[in-house]
Amino acid sequence: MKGSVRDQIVDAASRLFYEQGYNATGINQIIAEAGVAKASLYQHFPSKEDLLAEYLSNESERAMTKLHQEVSNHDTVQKKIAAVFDTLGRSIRQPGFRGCHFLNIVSEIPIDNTRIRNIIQKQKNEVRQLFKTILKEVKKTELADEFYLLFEAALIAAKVHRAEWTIKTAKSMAAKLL
Amino acid sequence: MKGSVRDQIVDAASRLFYEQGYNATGINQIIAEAGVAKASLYQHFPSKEDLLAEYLSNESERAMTKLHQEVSNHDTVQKKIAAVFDTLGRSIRQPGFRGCHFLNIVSEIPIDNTRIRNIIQKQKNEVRQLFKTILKEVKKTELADEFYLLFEAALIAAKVHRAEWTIKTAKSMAAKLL
Amino acid sequence: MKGSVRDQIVDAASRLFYEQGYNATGINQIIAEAGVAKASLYQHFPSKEDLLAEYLSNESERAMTKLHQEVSNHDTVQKKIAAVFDTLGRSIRQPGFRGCHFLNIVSEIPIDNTRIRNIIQKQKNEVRQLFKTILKEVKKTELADEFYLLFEAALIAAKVHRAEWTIKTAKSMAAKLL
Amino acid sequence: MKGSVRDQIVDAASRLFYEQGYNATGINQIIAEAGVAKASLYQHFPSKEDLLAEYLSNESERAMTKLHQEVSNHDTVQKKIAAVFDTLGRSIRQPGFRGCHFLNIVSEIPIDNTRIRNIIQKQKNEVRQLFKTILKEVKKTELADEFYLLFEAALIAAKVHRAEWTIKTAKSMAAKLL
DNA sequence: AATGAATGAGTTTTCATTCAT
DNA sequence: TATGAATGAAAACTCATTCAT
Repeated sequence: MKGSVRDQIVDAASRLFYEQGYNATGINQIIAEAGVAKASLYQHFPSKEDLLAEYLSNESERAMTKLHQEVSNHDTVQKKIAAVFDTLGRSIRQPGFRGCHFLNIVSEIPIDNTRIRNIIQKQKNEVRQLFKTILKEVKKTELADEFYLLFEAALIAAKVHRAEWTIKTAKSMAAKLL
Repeated sequence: MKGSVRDQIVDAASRLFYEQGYNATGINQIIAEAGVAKASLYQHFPSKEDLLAEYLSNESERAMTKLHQEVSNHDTVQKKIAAVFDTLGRSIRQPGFRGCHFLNIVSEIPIDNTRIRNIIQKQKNEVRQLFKTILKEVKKTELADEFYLLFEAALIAAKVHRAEWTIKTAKSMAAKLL
Repeated sequence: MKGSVRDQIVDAASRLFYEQGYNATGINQIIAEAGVAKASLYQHFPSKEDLLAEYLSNESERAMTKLHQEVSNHDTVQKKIAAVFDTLGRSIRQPGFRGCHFLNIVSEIPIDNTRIRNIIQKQKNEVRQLFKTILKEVKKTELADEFYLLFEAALIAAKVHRAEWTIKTAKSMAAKLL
Repeated sequence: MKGSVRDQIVDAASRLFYEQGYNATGINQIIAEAGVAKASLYQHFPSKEDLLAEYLSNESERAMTKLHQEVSNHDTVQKKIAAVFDTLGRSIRQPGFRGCHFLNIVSEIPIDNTRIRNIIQKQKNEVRQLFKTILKEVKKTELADEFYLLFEAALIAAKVHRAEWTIKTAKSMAAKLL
């Protein structure tokens, strides 16, 4: 029923990193919830940071897959853009919402941690690219970064205020600008 | 020359909380850099969190004072709005820029820490109110939250990408929407 | 009855370092036998190595005091030299003898640990100096390093063979050479 | 080109034990440098201590072979004795010199580890025997242990002081005593 | 003969906080 | 008001060894 030891570790760590934050989550808690030995964790991940990198990479892929999928369900640019913000809205409404996986971490790592920052930037750039791809159809790729900023704004403000209006406002701004 | 013990503590803690993050900054480092005894810190601040609250409150007042001041230097709504983003731009260009003091902390505290979250929300609501006040002149207060979102977007994206274009884009979006 | 916390720590650590070796002695064992909290140890000694340095310095002073004292009990050079080796002999006969405090450690530290090596070399140079001082009376200071070598030989060989003949032989060699 | 798995393990372990010490060398480092799997190591050596025993035995044979060879190159007792110390001198001058393989280990093992201590004592007794054999020619076997002590002294003092004078002094003492 | 995965017990060090003076 | 000393709990990580394949 349970996955491999490695999967157990990644699952527990990912859940805890998101729920409690990276620094607030100790190795002991991860192995306790994963039900594995401490040395087993270190067999698979040389350091806690490697586990963080794995979590972020997985989450990034999951998020982009979801976004591309949702976008592909629509045929007009307007609807595609709306779909992005609607996806955000659904995330936020989930009971366990704790903000953006990536923005959360960015404030927990030291400035000079380029390894983790690179993973986060890569993810964010993929979102920018998604908007660019959508907007190419109507030759408005110059709006991509504007929409990307609305995307970030909606996410971070939703976290700060624990409120949903941020998504709605960002979505309507995007519609206006298009 | 040096301020009171309390001031020394607040100064050291504030600097370190911003430079390294809240969790990454230990009590020992604070008292070492402040040059005071450990028990002296606890005399003034019952817990590390109280020190955090003090830091955030101070920073909030400082930031709002600055913003109001910059805004008051201009006479048209367009210029006032632009002044807000220009202030942001100057902050970001400073060598020690590490992102928004408040957004940084929001990802470091547990979700149920309402005390700290309240301070942060209060600060952010004051920014929303500032935009509302500015926009009242031209009877467009409904744009306040839109501009506030651009404000947040510019800040968080500047941190993520360590780039300045985020401010410029947000500023031009605000101009468009006005 | 018991000394201060610091003394308890130093006493326990010194005993264990000598009985079991430095690497084989864990912080946990030290605090358990000292009956203090772990953080109390680190209050007084920033690292395990600092505790080692303290142990070696104390032991060095103790050893040199003892040697000077024993030597001063005699009036001829022959008797003074003999007294050095007799002191060694008494040490070796003690039930808890585990070899020379300093030679034991020299094989446990990495080559590039100059801090600890310096303490050890200083101690050994004081022994060389002691012989030189004794020999000055009879204008044979050139024998100092020869006697020092016999001193080391007696100590290390006593450890290797768990035998006392090494002292007797070294002592008689010194007598011959004088 | 590379030897058998067993040889790879012994080579890596021997090098690391000498360079870093026994306790400071972990199983993981050994298998990493040997390029073998962990279980392969335990296939050949039931425990880390068995690997240590192998290392010491090999080293002992190598050392005695070398000494006998060097001694046999000379025809007088004086020259044979000198050859022993000259061999020592050449060892010490080698860039990777870290002291005597056997004296290094003797301070790293617990007192009650008779197995390892026996290997070391056996090696040292062979040196004593070598001196005895050399001295038999001139019927001065009673000097064997004296020369052996000089041998040990030269080695341990060379390690402590990272200096060569110890060998020269020991050699000249031997000459005097002969 | 060889291996990658798994482990329990251990390592040194740091945390925020309290207490006696 | 100010402090140095003391602490329990937790941090990240490593140890030598074993097991299933």
